[in-house]
Amino acid sequence: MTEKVRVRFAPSPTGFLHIGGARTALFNWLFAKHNNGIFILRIEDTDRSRSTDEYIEAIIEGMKWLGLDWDEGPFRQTDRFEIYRNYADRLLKEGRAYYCYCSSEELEARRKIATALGRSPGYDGRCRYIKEPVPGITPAVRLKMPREGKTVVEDLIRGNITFDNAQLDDLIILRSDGTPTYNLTVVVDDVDMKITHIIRGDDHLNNTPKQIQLYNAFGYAIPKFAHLPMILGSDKARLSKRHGATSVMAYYEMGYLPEALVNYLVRLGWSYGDQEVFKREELIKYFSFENVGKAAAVFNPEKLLWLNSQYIINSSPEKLVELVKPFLLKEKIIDEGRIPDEVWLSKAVLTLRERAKTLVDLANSLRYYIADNIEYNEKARAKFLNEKSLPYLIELKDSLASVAEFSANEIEKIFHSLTERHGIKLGNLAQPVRVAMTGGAESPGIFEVLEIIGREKSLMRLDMAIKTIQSSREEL
RNA sequence: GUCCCCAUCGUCUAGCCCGGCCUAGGACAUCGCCCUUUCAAGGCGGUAACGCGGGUUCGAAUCCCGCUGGGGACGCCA
Repeated sequence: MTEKVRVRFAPSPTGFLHIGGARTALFNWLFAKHNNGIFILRIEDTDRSRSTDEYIEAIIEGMKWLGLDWDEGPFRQTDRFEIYRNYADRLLKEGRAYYCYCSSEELEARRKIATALGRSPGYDGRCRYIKEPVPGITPAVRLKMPREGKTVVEDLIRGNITFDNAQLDDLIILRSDGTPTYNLTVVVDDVDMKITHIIRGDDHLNNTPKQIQLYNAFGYAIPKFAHLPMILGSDKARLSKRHGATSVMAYYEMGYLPEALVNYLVRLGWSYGDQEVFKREELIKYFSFENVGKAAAVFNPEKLLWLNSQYIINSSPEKLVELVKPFLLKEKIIDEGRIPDEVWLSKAVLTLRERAKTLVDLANSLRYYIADNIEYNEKARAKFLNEKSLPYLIELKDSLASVAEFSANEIEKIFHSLTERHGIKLGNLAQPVRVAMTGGAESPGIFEVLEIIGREKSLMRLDMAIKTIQSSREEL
């Protein structure tokens, strides 16, 4: 029997959950689900000066929004300092680690000189041989790295990667203030939490041989590694703020569906034949490292937008109503106490569904259905609300006022009889009416629009359009 | 500087491991056409890629070497 798969996502709370982190979390989650394993959330907050509780909350919020639920945690490394110290002590006692009396300033200066001389900026290991304490200095603790031989990282995505031990410098595992550093905590926790597969960004590949040496120093079995390719911006540089939104929750704000983001992210570096759109169950079923690519991928917001529109089109109007509500409030299209009738809203949403790429789009398009008054787009007004259309609008208004049933079907009949009577194209009537109803020249089918707006409001808007044309005449 | 990784359309990718089925497939974007009351959606079609140079082989996008290009790491950050 193989052991149960246990993976973790281990962000440091020094910022919001960003696109790269989200994809790492997603691949961990997918791998866990695929193997019926355990997904652990661990907060790596050992750098107390940069970690905040707000960021922890933000990361959790992002994970929840994406639907990446974890089975254990969230654990915080700051709660576990005692454990790390014990492990470090053990290494010290066994002679596998030593005290380092070099100050940060000294080290910094030496690094600078080494770089300037074109030498490796790594630590030279000088304190390794000091046996007596240096008075007045509280030391840090360093791990003794092997000076010879090679370390091989067996990576599920990249295969075997060999590093020369000579280039691994003695890394600090305990700072002079006694707090543990990343390389120690990561190994201790992964051992302690029985992590079987470490799935993380490519940028950690170079840390891996050091961590393997730490596993060796402790005498623990080495887990499997899978290093994911990075996500880059359009200029092929590491994705950062200047490439636009990188925070996951910013995509919520912009009206993206979490399913769309997940779908987009998973296809960045992973593929399953020619399939582009996946249900969550399909992702779990098909996910495998065999289909994960090795090359870094450029984040392409346009494809994400397309996916989002696909997810919107395939959502039920009822679900869309729920999703769009917060945006109606945020965009000030409705007030807190005045939520429109849900059935009516669903009908309105249905007409807009294939036209909206985001929930923000949807909310804004809903505006002309919901608002009491509309504003004309100047170009559209000038083009369609004029002397030419005036008589038709007046005639239409009368017909609509008296039609028995104010339905798209009946309205269509009225339009057709009017256009036939005058020998005009449908567009000659539909476009002016569209402007009268929505303020602009684009909308869903005009008959549906009228039906949804309703008789009373439609007549009022028609009236307003007529008056607008007449008053502009008077100005001349 | 040293070390590590990577390399197919503008972008995400299939194909590469196990060479011939590849006149290199799909998707986004883009362009054109159709549908049409507008805008979308949808349908159809087009433009567009194996970084370069050497090998190996009857045959290379696929295997090997070099180069170039890109990314990453070298912290008392994670």
